[in-house]
Amino acid sequence: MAVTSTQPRPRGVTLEEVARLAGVSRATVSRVVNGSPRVSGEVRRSVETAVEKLGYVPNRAARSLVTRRSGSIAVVITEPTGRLFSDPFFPRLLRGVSAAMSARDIQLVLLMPDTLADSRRTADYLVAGHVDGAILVSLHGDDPLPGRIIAAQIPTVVVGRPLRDGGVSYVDVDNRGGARTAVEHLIAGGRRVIASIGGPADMVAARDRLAGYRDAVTEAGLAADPGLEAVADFTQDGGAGAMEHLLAVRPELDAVFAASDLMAAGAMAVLHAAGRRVPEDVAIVGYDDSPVAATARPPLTSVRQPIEEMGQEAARVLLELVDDADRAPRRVILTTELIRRASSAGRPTP
Amino acid sequence: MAVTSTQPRPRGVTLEEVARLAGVSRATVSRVVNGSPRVSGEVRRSVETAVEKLGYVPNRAARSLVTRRSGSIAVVITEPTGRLFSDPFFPRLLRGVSAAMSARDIQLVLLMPDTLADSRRTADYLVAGHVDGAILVSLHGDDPLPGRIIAAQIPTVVVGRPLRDGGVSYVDVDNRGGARTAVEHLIAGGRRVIASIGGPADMVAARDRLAGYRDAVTEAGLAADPGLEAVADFTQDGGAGAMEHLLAVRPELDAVFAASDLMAAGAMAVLHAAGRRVPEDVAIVGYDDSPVAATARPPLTSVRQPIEEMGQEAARVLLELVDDADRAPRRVILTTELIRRASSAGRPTP
DNA sequence: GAAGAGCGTGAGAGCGCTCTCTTGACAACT
DNA sequence: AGTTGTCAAGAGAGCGCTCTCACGCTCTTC
Repeated sequence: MAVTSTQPRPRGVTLEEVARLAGVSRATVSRVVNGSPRVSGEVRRSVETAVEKLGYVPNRAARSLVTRRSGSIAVVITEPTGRLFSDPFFPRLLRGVSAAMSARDIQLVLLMPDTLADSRRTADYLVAGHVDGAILVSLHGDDPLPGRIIAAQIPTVVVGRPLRDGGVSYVDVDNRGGARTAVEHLIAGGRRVIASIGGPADMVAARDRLAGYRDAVTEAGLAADPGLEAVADFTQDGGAGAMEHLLAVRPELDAVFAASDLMAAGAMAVLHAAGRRVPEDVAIVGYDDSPVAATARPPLTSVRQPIEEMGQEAARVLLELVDDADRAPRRVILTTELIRRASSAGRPTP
Repeated sequence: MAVTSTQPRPRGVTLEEVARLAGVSRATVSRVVNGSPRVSGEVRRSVETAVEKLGYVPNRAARSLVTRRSGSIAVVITEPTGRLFSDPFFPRLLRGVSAAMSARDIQLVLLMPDTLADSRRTADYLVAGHVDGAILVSLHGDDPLPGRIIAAQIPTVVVGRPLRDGGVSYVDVDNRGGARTAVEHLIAGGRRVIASIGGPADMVAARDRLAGYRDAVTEAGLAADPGLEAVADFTQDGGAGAMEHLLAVRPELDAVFAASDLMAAGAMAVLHAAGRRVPEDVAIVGYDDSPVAATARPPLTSVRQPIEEMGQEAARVLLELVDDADRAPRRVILTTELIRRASSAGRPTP
């Protein structure tokens, strides 16, 4: 809480000094700096010259104090471990957010609550209004944070569809459609017994991907079979375990749709060990198009998500909300792309 | 530049109100909030009660205005693309930084300059003193940013050893030692013709790893051979190209030290295509211990870096600098760990 | 017992900015 | 000529906080 202050800080150039040099009042300099139209061209130029000459930069704290705006938004990443360290989702997302905000000269405050105490602090920080808005990256559906922040009237955008749509704006990718396309691709390749390795049921993305899998299976007139639906935790080991289980209960399977590349990689290792060839005997498709997909042997067909775009879109929507708090919640769904590689090559029809 | 303000912002509880409720002056409340020892126990308690009751949270802008401290530090990531998206380096690093700072209630402002204009803006932002300090993640040695910021007296810590040690504090991993250990491990496994696939020469980490490779080779009394030293760009394709080249010029090689896992993966694919078995014919070691290493077939021996720790250390050093600007630059080198997997299994001595 | 030291508390200035209100100049009406 | 409107520019208050200084009290010390 305490801000330890020991060293004196250099003081910058103030409006006052610029005003003196330009021979105008503080208010006029402020108008010029903030782009008000109510300044004559002549005065504007002389102020601009003075600003340039003195290297004036507005003091954000002073400005914030009166405008009640911080000029910053928070990105809150509440991922215990998992995906945070497995694929470059977060850097890409942050890059997207950053790109969308730099044009508006708004800063990105990154919050990565780790412990429970952190989590409380994060919520307090946001609710205290230290930022103008927040982007919550909430991959688990049951996150209580959004509720608290929305209740505190802080403009908020969630990345990833929330479990319950509590009137909050969100940006998500079309997980269901992406999964469906992937499975349709397997079907088009002549596969008929297609298993799914899904993610944890508390994650909305996992549910949506499973739903997409079912869509495609049902629509193709194949038998929906719970025995073909395994669940794991998005990790490689989890994928391997799920694959072993699937081979035991449905040895006749000829394709696997895995809801993450890592799980696909684990599954491929098990298939390999079991003497099943990929893609000849079993085709496989992953999800995320992470570096692992390109590196795998054979290279893994995977569903690519427009991650940077998601970040940009989230930032855009948030800035709209910040500018106009009464705006209705927005829902943005971005489409995915299937990246075809060798792991899902179709087999010659027998 | 302009901060568009349209909506009125809610105003929070102020010191004044707390003071009134507690029956003391503003100054006393300030002292309590900031943990000054010069307050009697009785008054302190009554102020704390009032703070609690009103849910008072200090206004950071007002505080900053007078203390000339922002209560935030910047993390600047200037990576055009490459590593940003290939392994989870940045999320881990950020997590480390975040963990070290949350205890001090200091915010992390993330800057990811993309375009050249961004880059200028970033420098301006830092130089303007909007943050109390900066952590620069500078993987390329020739980054001009540190110089400008140091010159502006902004406390700075660089992650990754800078090309020229201009008296700046930095935190790095022992790349040279890590590489050396990896190559020693290959030698201990009976390998005698060991190639290196290095990274771009403008990256200090790449140079250091190459130096470590040479250390081990020389010390073992093996012939130093420039023909065994290929250079690539840390990517998979680059690694593949380098491997093809190496096989062409030194077909007798029996081991490869790659300065990244991605390059190792590319190299492994080429070895496989060329009919060389890993590890029987050619042993291989990567670097980074990224997800790709565990996923590879065979799993890749790799050098693991303490990335979170690096972030924490960088934050710690920076906070020291912020608290005491006269402190001498610090250099922190963290050690690496060799993670042994199947790709480098030793061969039975003939 | 007077002088000084020590300590808890309050008064008040002021950090740098924005923004409302006012002024004054000039043009355009009646 | 008098009124009104328009618009550039200035004056001044005040955002919420910290911090210096002054004050008054109690406790030592010779």
